[in-house]
Amino acid sequence: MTGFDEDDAFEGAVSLSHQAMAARPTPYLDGLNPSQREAVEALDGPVLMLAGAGTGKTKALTCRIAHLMNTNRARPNEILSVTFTNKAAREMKNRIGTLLGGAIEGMPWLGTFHSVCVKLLRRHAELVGLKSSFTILDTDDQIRLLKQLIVAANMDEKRWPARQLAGLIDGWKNKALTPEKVSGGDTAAFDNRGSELYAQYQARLRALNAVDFGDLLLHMVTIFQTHPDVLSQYQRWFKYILVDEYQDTNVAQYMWLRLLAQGHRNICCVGDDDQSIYGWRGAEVGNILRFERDFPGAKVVRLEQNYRSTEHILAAASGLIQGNEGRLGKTLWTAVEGGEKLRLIGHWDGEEEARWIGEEIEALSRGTRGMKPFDLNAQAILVRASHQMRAFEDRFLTIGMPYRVIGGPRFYERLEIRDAMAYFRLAITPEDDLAFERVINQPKRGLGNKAQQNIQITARENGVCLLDGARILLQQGGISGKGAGQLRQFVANVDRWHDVIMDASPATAQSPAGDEDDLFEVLEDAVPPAHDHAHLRLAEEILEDSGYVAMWQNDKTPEAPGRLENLKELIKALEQFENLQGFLEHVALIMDNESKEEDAKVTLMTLHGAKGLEFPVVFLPGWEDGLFPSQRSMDESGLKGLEEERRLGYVGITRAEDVCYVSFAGNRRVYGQWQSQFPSRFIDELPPSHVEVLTPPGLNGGGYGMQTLGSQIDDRVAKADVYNSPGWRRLQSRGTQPQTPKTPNGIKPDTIEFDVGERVFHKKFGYGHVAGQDGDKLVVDFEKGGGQKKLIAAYVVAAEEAGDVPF
DNA sequence: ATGGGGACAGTTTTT
DNA sequence: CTGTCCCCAT
Repeated sequence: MTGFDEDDAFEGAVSLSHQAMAARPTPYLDGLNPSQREAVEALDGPVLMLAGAGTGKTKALTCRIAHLMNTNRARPNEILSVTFTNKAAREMKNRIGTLLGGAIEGMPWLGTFHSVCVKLLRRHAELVGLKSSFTILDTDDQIRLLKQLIVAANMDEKRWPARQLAGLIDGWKNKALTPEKVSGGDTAAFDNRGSELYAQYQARLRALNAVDFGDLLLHMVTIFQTHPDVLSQYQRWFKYILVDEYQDTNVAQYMWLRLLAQGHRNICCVGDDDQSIYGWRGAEVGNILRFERDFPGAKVVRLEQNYRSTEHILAAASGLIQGNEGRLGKTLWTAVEGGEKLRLIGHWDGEEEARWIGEEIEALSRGTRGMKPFDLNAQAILVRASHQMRAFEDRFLTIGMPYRVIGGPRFYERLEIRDAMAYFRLAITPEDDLAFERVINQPKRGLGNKAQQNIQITARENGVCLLDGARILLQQGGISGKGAGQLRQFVANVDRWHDVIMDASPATAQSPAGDEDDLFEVLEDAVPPAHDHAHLRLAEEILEDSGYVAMWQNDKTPEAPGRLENLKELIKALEQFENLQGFLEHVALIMDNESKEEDAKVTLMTLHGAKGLEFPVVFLPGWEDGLFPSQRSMDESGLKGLEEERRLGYVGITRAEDVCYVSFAGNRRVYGQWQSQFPSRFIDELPPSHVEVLTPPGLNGGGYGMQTLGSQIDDRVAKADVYNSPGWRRLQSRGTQPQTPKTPNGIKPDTIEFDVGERVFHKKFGYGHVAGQDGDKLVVDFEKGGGQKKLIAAYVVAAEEAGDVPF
């Protein structure tokens, strides 16, 4: 049924083993520092490699794998090595190849958790009621499915949005909870119907022969737990297990690993508790903190020598992260002395911050800052939230500074690409109802809600898929004139495409193909597939015949040309695959869009996106309480959230090789509303001796808003005691530039409390009346332009005192 | 069936 | 201030 014969596969692997067997010299060990070497040479038994940022983690990991093979402990296909991202997996493959002189072709079990699980699940799908040809749904499909269930359950989809349910279900799956196992407070979730809907969703997925991302792991854990024979087979097969970014594993991944490692305990987990920043999507720092308890007798190796950043940058990062409790503890050091201190600067508002950074980037690239020039590719701006990017994009567009945004919507997530792929899915599997729904009226075929509902009903009554439902409905004449012709055409098209695919590859159309056949490729010595590009022509035909291309050609909106361009890209991407199904499988798991490094551009990305990367120059803007650390994180997860934010700051700073700038603004527009901001509490935690306070050019005496702000805030906070202490105090005391008077502009530090309705004055917004209070902010109705704004009270003066405030 | 407008919400993101 | 989603009028 599955088309896989495991025994053959594994025997084949045994017979293929020779070339990796001969022991070789170990030149790769020479390039390692003592702790790296220790981590590489401790091959047997549990090992925890605590690898700080920039300490050569990948080097150690890949050397370890090379060493395992070189010492004949395992063949390439007996090593299970998991990463989180495809990028990381790719990099490891490349580096192992380099280490061993390209001698090893396949490491079939080196991949992401998800891709390894797909491979496994395809072989054992029937154990969880699936066929081996199951499809992998993405978030969009997931939401659509859930919405249907919510509506079917007679729930108000406004009050109970599918997104929220999706989040809940993902959360459960991350914790390896099947619907029956959901318990405790979770039972009350989603109007007490969460687990019920979860069960329905799982049933629906099974009926569709589909899984979502979470299922890939959950199903494998279930299989391992309920089929000891299957588990022990893999426990024996995978002689060594390596895990990258262990701090990011969730409960399901953790269980999966433990189950597999239980036998021989040859597991090496690499990670850095200080870089755990994915708690919000289920990662459990606890996994790494608990490692020694889980695997008694584990060897713990710390990689602490950093090869990336200057002393000052490392010290600043270390100072910050020391504010966290419950760390495993690690201190980064570098053999290289000197370097630039971390630079700290405040600005009046977000726009000014963007302007200043733009100018600084230019200056650095021209080498006019007393350092070697840093070209634009060497510089990055790392933000907490993607909306912060906007100010920079606006600014860079006006000054014509080339920039690149990393982490926007990825290629395969774009509407037109997803539509096109739904067409492909339908051509391959006409029973794919979700694909059918997606494209049935795309382009418009006069088949609106009513018609689609009729198709649904007919399909359900006859127990067939939507395409067949449509067929029946047409026979019955259940569709009116205009739509009928179009629908007939649509059905005929899908049939024709499907026939082409079946004719081309009757075998692969039933069993999965492509990426996950790595194992067989290894075994069969990787016969390169014949590329006759028939699927390219088919793909083009599908997009043309369906009228999809025409739809965008006729579209006059500005984004239409780009979308057509993307469709062309899509066809081009197909070239690297043998057939459409191989491509879809790849896309379902890969979803990344490696754009080639063309011209020099400044990089703009989120802190999360920057993990694992490094740049000579890094700008960290928006260090303001509420933005960073994010208010939401703190509200939702309290101290845990704050600590994760702090780790995020640590990740940010440690991205920098030579120069790191931290900045904040006193005022920022949030959702169209101006708000005053406190400097981030993290600023206060930066060790002063490694920080240089900059005076922004063009602002007298070191920052208009800042100095004013400083003295005011300090006072206010002591009273309000909302936040422990903003960084300004230290910033000010360590500042080297001339200081402005403590109470400039005649504003008295103690004018903080106002009555509702009182007339007040603000330097930027003018006169207004106090409307109330929101948390620690004052809500003021301003008289001229702008209406209500939330402000820190210290910025506001009673109107009668404002008489002599100079502007 | 479709598109315009009003209501509403609004981190971080991989697979 | 955006962008998204849904409802309602055409």
